[in-house]
Amino acid sequence: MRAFVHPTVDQMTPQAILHALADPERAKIYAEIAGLGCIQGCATLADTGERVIPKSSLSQHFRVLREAGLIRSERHGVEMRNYARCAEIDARFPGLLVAIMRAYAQNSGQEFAEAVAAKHA
Amino acid sequence: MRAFVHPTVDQMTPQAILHALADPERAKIYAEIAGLGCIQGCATLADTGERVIPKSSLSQHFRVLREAGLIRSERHGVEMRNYARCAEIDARFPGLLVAIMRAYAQNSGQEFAEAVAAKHA
DNA sequence: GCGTTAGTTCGGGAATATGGAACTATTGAA
DNA sequence: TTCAATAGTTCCATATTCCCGAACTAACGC
Repeated sequence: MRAFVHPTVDQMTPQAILHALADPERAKIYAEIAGLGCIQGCATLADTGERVIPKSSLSQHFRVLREAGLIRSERHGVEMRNYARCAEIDARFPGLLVAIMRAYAQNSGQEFAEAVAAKHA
Repeated sequence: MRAFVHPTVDQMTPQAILHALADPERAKIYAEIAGLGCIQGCATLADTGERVIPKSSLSQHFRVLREAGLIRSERHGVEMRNYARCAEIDARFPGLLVAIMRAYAQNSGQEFAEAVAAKHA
């Protein structure tokens, strides 16, 4: 278990941020963290949804978010605390996070993604 | 060669848009299209950069952008015209594209998107 | 028809993502 | 201090996606 990697503000790239948030699962996780300011643990999230996300996948999702600079993870005893780095990101890329979160909030049904998927099948 | 798939405005998803623009190559292509309003052909782009992107890859990039709703492709005779659907996307997800393009512009001296960001402002 | 131009699709290897099983780190209790 | 429980990480095999050369297709002009 090596130490966590947290990029500095100027190491953040739009590329990594977009990639991290392009996954709705991760966007959801990030939204929850950003909403709460701090969220504890993977297991907490794992069972809140309808689908149970395996904890290894959760761990990966957290890593991607972390390495994109979206969250900061701290180990407190046996558990984990994740904080959204909104302010830092907003300082670097003003308006980006708000716009993305707004977009997700606005989007409800993803019928088209399914249609395309079916077409390519 | 089946007909192109173009999502309607309400079929667009943040997910697809973010995924499409998470690739800097595609972001660059989109920026150029958005900047010019219309760009002709894949080959045009292929040799403008330092690295020559193979046309099959270009074709895929265009498809991803198209199916995310970012561009509209029309075949005019033997060649192709691609238009940015900025207005439509901005109507659906206000501020999203500007924020993303700004972020890319801000990042590591990538001047390319600056003009575009300015244009959308 | 034939050749040329512009782009798409096919196919297979590379890269990335998913998730179960095993492992690690920390705490609390016996 | 040893053991069990909890919380996450890492390993690894499978699955999916991406990349790009080669083959194919569509639209011209001759």
